[in-house]
Parts: sequence; C-alpha cells; structure tokens
Amino acid sequence: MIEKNITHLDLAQIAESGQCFRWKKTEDGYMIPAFGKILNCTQDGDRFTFDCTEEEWEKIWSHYFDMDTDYAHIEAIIRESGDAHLIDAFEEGSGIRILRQDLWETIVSFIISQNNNIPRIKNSIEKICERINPDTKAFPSADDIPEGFFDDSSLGLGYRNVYLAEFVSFVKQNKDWLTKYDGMCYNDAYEQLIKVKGIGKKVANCICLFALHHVEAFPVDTHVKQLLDKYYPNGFDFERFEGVAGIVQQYLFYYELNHG
DNA sequence: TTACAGGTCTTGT
DNA sequence: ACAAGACCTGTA
Repeated sequence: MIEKNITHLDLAQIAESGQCFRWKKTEDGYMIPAFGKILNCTQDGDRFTFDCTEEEWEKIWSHYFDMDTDYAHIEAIIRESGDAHLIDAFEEGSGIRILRQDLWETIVSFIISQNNNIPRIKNSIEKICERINPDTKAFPSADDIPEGFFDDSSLGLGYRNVYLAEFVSFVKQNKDWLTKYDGMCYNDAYEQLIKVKGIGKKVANCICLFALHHVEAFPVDTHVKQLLDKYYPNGFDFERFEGVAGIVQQYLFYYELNHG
C-alpha cells in the first residue's frame, strides 16, 4: 500500500468519462484492471492510496495514469482561451486524465462501442473476460480467444461479433501488427486503424487517444456533434488547442454527458 | 410499439 | 465524394 498526492486526478470522473469500461466501484474507491493486473485505489481529494509497491507504481501505474503529462499546463491553456463553455466543462471534469491503455484491449472495446450504449458495452466486455478467464477475469489476448467464440449471442455483441472475429483472426496471423504502432505518428496510426473492418473514424480516433495517447485526436460522436452544434455554432477553434484537442474533447464530452 | 445508444458498412447517385 | 438505409439488442 502506497500513498500519494496527485492533482488533476479524479477516479470517479475518469470512470464515467467513457474512455475505460472495466473500472469497478468498490466500497471505498475503485478497482482498476489493466495490463493483466488489478489496482485498488481510494481517493480523498488529492490524496490517494494504491495497493501496489512503489516499484509497480513507477513501472506500470504512473504511466497508465499519464503522470508525465502536465495537466496544469492544459488547464492554463483552457483558462487563457477565454472559452466560457470550455472553462465550465473543465471545472466540472478537472480530474479527468487521458489514460494510456492497452492497444489490443482498447481496439476490441471500441469496436464493441459503435452504435451501442455504455451499460451494454460494459456488459459485453465483462462477459468476454469471464468466459475466457473465469478465475482472474483478465482481458484475454487474441490467442486466448478460440475460433467461433464471438458467435455466442449471449455475449450481447449483436452484429459487431463479425468485426471482432475477423479482427482476432487477423491479429493471430499478424503477430507484429499491434507493435508497429510504437512510435507511429497520429496520422499514420489513424490511416492504419480505419483499414480494419468495424473501425471507422470515430473509433479510430478513440483508439489513437485512449491507447496510443495521440492527444491531437478529436473523436466526434453523437454527443460531441450535439455539443459542437449547441455551443460552437460558428465552429470550434481547433487551432487554438492544437496538440491537446483530444484532452479538451474529454472535458467537453464529460460535461455534455452530465448536462446534455 | 418505437426510439435510442460514444458508428460503420454497403450501395446508389 | 456524399447520402441514405441497414444493422444486433437491451432499456425506457
């Protein structure tokens, strides 16, 4: 068990920000599964406890929580922008960070997310984990998933099962496909991702943002489209937020989710 | 019963 | 290049 003071981090906000689907609320905090491990956390303001060693924190979780990004700097950019709505949105979701999540899990999760709702997305992902890893409930690797696994309609995947089956089969036969994204720029990653059947521009941008940490990616879904029309009828000033648009998108999305 | 959910694919123009 | 229409399914 370790304790830390961290600013610009709120577990509940991240859990409800739509970027992760497997965080679980516990009695006094959150259970966070990632990279085959589980981290139990509690929060009291800026004060956190994590049930891991300092070594594990430095090696795994510090990176996962994006501790190397200066969110105070992002806050300064937002406040200096004079964008009243964005400042409102930031103040409501100021504890949101862009997690650095596993690429494979993020791709599978966001293929499931298309034209779907969050409870059902979470339910499908949880069932996949339970069926493949009944003991640990860890997210399975491609090799763990047998042929025909996604045919089972009780997973609640709907028509997306075909996309998943094809993608898993592809990854099994192209072992280096997932690692080639290391060091790849946003545009190249995006172009590669949308070649996968079931991945369009919105899902590709989510993957770029939530797994590859290309913070210039700006996913536009139904909620973002609505908020852009509502608050930015004359167009959103992307140039002002060049290089951090994706982080800004998360504050706007979170606010819209709670108020739209 | 109908509509909607963090869209994408296919087909027709 | 762009616009329909179809698409699984749980929930309200």
